[in-house]
Amino acid sequence: MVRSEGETPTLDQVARLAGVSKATASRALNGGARVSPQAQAAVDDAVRRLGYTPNAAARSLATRRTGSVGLIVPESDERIFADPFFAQMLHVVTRSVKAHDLQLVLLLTQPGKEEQRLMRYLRGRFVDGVIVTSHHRGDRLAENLAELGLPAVFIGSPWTNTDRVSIVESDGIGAGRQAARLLIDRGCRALGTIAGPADMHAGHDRLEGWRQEVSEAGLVADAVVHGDFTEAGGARACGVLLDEFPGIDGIFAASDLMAAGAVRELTARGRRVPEDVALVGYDDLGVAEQTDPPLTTFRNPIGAMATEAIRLLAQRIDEGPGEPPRRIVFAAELVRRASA
Amino acid sequence: MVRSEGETPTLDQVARLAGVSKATASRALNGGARVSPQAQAAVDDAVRRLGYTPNAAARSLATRRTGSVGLIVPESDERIFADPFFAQMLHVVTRSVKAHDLQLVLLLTQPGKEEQRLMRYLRGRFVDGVIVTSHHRGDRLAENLAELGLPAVFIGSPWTNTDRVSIVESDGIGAGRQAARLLIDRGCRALGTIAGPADMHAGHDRLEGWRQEVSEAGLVADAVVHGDFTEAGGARACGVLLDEFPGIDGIFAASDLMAAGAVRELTARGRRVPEDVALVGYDDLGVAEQTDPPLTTFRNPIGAMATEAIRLLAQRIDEGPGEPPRRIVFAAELVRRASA
DNA sequence: CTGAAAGCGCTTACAG
DNA sequence: CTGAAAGCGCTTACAG
Repeated sequence: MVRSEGETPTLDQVARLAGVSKATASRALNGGARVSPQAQAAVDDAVRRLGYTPNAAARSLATRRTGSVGLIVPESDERIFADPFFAQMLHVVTRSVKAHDLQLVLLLTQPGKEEQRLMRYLRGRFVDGVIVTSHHRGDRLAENLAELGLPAVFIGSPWTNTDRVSIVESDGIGAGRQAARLLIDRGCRALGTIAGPADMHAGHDRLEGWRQEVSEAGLVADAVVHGDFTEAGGARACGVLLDEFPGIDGIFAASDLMAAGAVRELTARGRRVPEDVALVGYDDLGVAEQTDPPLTTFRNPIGAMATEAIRLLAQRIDEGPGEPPRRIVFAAELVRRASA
Repeated sequence: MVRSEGETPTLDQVARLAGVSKATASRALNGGARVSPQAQAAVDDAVRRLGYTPNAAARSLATRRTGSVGLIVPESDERIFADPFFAQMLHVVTRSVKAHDLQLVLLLTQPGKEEQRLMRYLRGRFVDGVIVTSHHRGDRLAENLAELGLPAVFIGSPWTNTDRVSIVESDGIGAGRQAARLLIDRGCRALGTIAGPADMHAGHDRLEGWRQEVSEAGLVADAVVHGDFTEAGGARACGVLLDEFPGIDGIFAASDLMAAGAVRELTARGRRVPEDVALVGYDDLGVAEQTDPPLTTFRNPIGAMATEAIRLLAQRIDEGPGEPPRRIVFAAELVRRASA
């Protein structure tokens, strides 16, 4: 490399070294439409010799694009690191984003708090668009993002403004129904559920589906305890369920982590799974195979949702505003193991 | 707000609405040095009414500052999410960064791979500086960052170019020595260690300190097995240790996660901790209290390291190049529990 | 304290 | 295919 340490080369220097104008150098840099082979080669060579990389701020200012997208996760650190859902989500989002040649900026914010700070950041156009996941009832993200006019796609439906942002989600109602159906079909008659946090839509839908199916079967759908998507919370909720409904013989837990807690609690109390109490989980991200017995559960279509979310986002960024928001629903797939 | 949805207000509009020049508006926006109270009030008001936030790219281009710093973690997703070290690190770094009013961009990269892509990103000046942690022997980060001239501070020493970047670390040698000393003092005579990955400096230092102390005590320091900082790896390493050195009576594990694995393996083989084999861990990030027995370990000074690292980084960003890199070493503090 | 002007480093019609 | 020029939206000496 020609340049000395520290100073950053500019397009101007590249153009000069290549013996072309800045305009031509810029075109050669960006795909090379209408650039002669000689000019292209000269620019390529100059870039290599100078170790040139375009300045992000200058390029952004001119193109009104940053090439970055944000992943907003309004969740506490503890949950993020304790729940494999996030690891998997981050993993697949990272992969999808790379395929579109975008850079991912992770925007962790405490739920509820700091929304002002976040919106300021977004208004500054540090990113071209955002994916938001694991949002809660109280936040005003959907509304704020819609007003900002920033391309946004939600993984999991927000509670309000659902017609103003794009949404990719899994069919929680369907999963809840299927779970109840499965338990009923295997002979359970006293059903209960460990639902997700009441302020998260995914949990809400799974509960709703479960309720519908149980009611339609002519059974009572009263045995509902909300957990917090953690294992400890699942164990606790299961304990409450057993205390209040001792005759319970079938449980649907809205996440495998909570189901794992339930297995622990059930075992501790001498109830066999599935003989005494059948158990269905949700997520299938690893822990379902590690419990004893392994969990019958639903495969959370995280990979498909992330891929689709990024595709939608990239599309919205490209086409600009005007296009109506879209909503895509993936079915959750039943995975049968030993717990039910 | 006056503006309609979608269009983003500019400084020009703010200035016009406030009845001042762009220069004055800009000054009012940035701390208000040499701005009359009236002008300041007018600008504040205009900002509020327009819902104005400065465009990040334009500001960056003018100031040569982005207000963002990157956290580089060249580690696989699995480890990042399995080891509480990262959760804690992310937590404290996030906190420190906020105190300096910086935005954190998380740069996860597979170890070894993608270094080109990362360097391109950094050369584009998307961030003003970086913190790097959990780096490995093979990578050329220290060298590349030094050549880039980008402010960088390493949490944990790199293997090479240690005089060209700033470093904040914990005293691994000291910890290794203390661990060995403690085991020797309690009467252990057949010592072993479950070391960290051979390509990570932190593990290397802890091993080195342990070796020194054991040798100086006139004992043999041969019982060394490398683990991978995971619980499963710790259990495996412990098994190897027991197979090759059946008489072993004291073990230092370079991380609590590995120590937890060791406890499991020891218990499975009928060895009591600490009666048959005493065990010292490292990290004290929660798991040390959850094992049975709870672990005697060292408090990894992550909070102090992160705070200091960000302070150093912010300082380097402010003062520009020229200042020599700095190196700060924190002592690890022994926490006595029941395992040794 | 204030404003006109230059400049940060790019891209992109436009004319040739 | 190429280049001169304008423009993206800010900040900051400079002169007043």
